[in-house]
Amino acid sequence: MGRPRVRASASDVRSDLLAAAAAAFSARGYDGVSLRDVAKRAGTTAAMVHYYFGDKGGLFAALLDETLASVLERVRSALAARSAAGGGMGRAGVAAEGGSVIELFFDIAHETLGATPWIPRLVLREVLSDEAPFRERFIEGYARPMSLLLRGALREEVKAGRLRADFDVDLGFTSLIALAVFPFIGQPVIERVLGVSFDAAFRTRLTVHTKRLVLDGVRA
Amino acid sequence: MGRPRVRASASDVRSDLLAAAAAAFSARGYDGVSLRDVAKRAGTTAAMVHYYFGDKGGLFAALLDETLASVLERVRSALAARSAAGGGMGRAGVAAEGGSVIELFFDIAHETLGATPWIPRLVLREVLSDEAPFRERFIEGYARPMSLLLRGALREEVKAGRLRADFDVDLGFTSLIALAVFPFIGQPVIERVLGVSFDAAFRTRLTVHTKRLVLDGVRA
DNA sequence: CAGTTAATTCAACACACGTTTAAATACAGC
DNA sequence: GCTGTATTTAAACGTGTGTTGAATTAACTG
Repeated sequence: MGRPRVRASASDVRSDLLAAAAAAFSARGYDGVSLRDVAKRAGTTAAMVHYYFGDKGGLFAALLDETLASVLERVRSALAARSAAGGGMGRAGVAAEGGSVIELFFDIAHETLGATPWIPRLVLREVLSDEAPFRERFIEGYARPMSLLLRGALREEVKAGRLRADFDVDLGFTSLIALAVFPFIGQPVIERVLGVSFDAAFRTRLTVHTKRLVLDGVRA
Repeated sequence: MGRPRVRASASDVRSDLLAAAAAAFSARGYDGVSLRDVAKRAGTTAAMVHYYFGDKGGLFAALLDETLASVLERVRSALAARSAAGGGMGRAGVAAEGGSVIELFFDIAHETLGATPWIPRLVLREVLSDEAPFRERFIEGYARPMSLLLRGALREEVKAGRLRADFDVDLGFTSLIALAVFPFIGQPVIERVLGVSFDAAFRTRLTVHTKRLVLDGVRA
């Protein structure tokens, strides 16, 4: 009983709890997860959740903050780097300097989602419910900044003549998010229905298909 | 106590429970809803859920079955009607006889989703969790038949030369579902971030934008 | 080495939930 | 009008949950 000897591994309890929470929440949802369960998988007890995060909601909020902040920062810096390089695709539409904003977006999105495919599942489950206590946090801290970033970049592409002049930027932003995120949300069903598995090869195929669809459409 | 006098309205308890369950489950998720709550909104008691549906899972399964079966049937009959009419868009790509398969799909999807926007939210919450007891039912009874229907129709469009020969039908199916469904899943966030409301006018704008995006892409 | 703080354990509490049960009552058939 | 069945009520049960508190010990400070 009491405080045990220092941990053998170089992991601290707080991080272990966050990692276990990510796995549990994304798999079974906020309500479906018990703190005793999270704690057991993190090799500790439920009381430690309250010690480090105050309560169950605090644990979830901390998890949301840490993951989303890193994703946002990544998009922001990629866009800034591209803009600084004066990039954009050439007149012929061939990718240069990292490709168009749209290609860059799908590259980053699919790479991130391939590494942490539980993020959108978690968000959709817990942020889109009515009376969701995390919705405000998600919108102001993540969705709005992300939309401003991307819509701004898209508008510039239209102005520069690289996208159709009548392209609806706001709805286009929605469509891009949909195309990037939805396959990972529906992954368990898609794998079964299409008879595929979300390995690296499939994700590459998905990226290629999606870019082409958005850029050129499906017409013969 | 005991059985009360006959109901004033012409509504039966079973339907009232299903309606209340649809509202509650889509708003707060399976775990977030208590049977006492559903029952109260249906003007009855939790015990009636067990009387009519066996248990909580039975109520949810009944709800899923009734709604998804009707959606599937609708798509099936629309596709059959179009095929019987020998339809498809003309050589110039202008919609005729109800438009191309893709246009038809978005028309039906957006119309259905406009009327019952809670369906995808419910499905994504409860079918995509791990260990979800409803996943099998959803995949075999709905997702697979729907995918066979749509992928078959898309393949015919490719063969008929109305879609690009190198169009990836399987991933294209995924993309179509994503574009149709995602805006309604994300509705509460999208409304806030874009400053719009999902009224009829917006849904029309969404349909037009989405069709155009898929058919022609975004390139200038 | 003494004293203080940080970290952790275990046990318990209070509450809400799904579910069950027994009783009560309306309705249909005769 | 009596009887049997379908429907509904209220109350109770058991379980699992988030949370709290007291006790315990490791690590740090001087």
